[in-house]
Amino acid sequence: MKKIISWNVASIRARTSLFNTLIKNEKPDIILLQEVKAQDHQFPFVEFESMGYHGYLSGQKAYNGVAILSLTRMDVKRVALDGFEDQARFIETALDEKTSVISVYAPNGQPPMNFPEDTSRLDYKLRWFDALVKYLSEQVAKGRSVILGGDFNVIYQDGDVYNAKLFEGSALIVPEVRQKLKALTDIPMINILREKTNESGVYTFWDFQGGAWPRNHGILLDYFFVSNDLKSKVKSFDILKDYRGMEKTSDHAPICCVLDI
DNA sequence: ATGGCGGTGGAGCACCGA
Repeated sequence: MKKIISWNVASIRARTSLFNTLIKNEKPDIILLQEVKAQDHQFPFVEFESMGYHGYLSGQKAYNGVAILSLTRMDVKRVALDGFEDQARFIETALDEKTSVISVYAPNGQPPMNFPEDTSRLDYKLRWFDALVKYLSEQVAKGRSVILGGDFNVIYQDGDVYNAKLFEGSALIVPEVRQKLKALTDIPMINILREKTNESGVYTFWDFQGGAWPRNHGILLDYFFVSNDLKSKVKSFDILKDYRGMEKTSDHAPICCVLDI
């Protein structure tokens, strides 16, 4: 049995205290991190080791950065999708000879505020997703088991955001982006949350601004997917909302699943 | 949905996030 947590921490260095609380309370076997915003020398490998975790990082200065922590030693298989080495948004480790664990931080894709007609970031996002879907398809076709978690930066249905009208035309919600998330399920990869429920108003992100948390102005952005062979192994899924309400928190809540593997 | 938050970098304020 493996308990796996995925969390967009919005800087690992700023989250030290709350992250220790999470580990102490939840005792996960594996942790997928996104937006760690750290390079190798800034990442707290030593602290994680003292808590019993091996750490694997695809790091970068100031932005992005994904990591995997594990109680058991793993081998790093891949630290970027081919052609997307410039932004640290993908890391894959091997749990055993057949099973991959992958942490992803999808590009946001919104244009810069001072250049709203610029589509280069959205283009990058769409191409990054194409590379992700292609890579996962190849791995599944080879018979690998895949456990994928992270921040996908897609509002898949109108009910996945507190007010879809406000996001019309944004890079989180446009049809081309929604189609990329659907392409993942077409591989097929199993969306663990949506196996459990199809209800609206389920969120994993609440903006720091505008009182989004107390008003429950949330967005569903974080997911776990597993390859079809692991579908029957899924025992539970939860959004650990409490952590969004704690001191010095991230704007994302951790998500948690238990797999009978 | 941005002035209003929170983080990084590098020492001011620009840039990024969603």
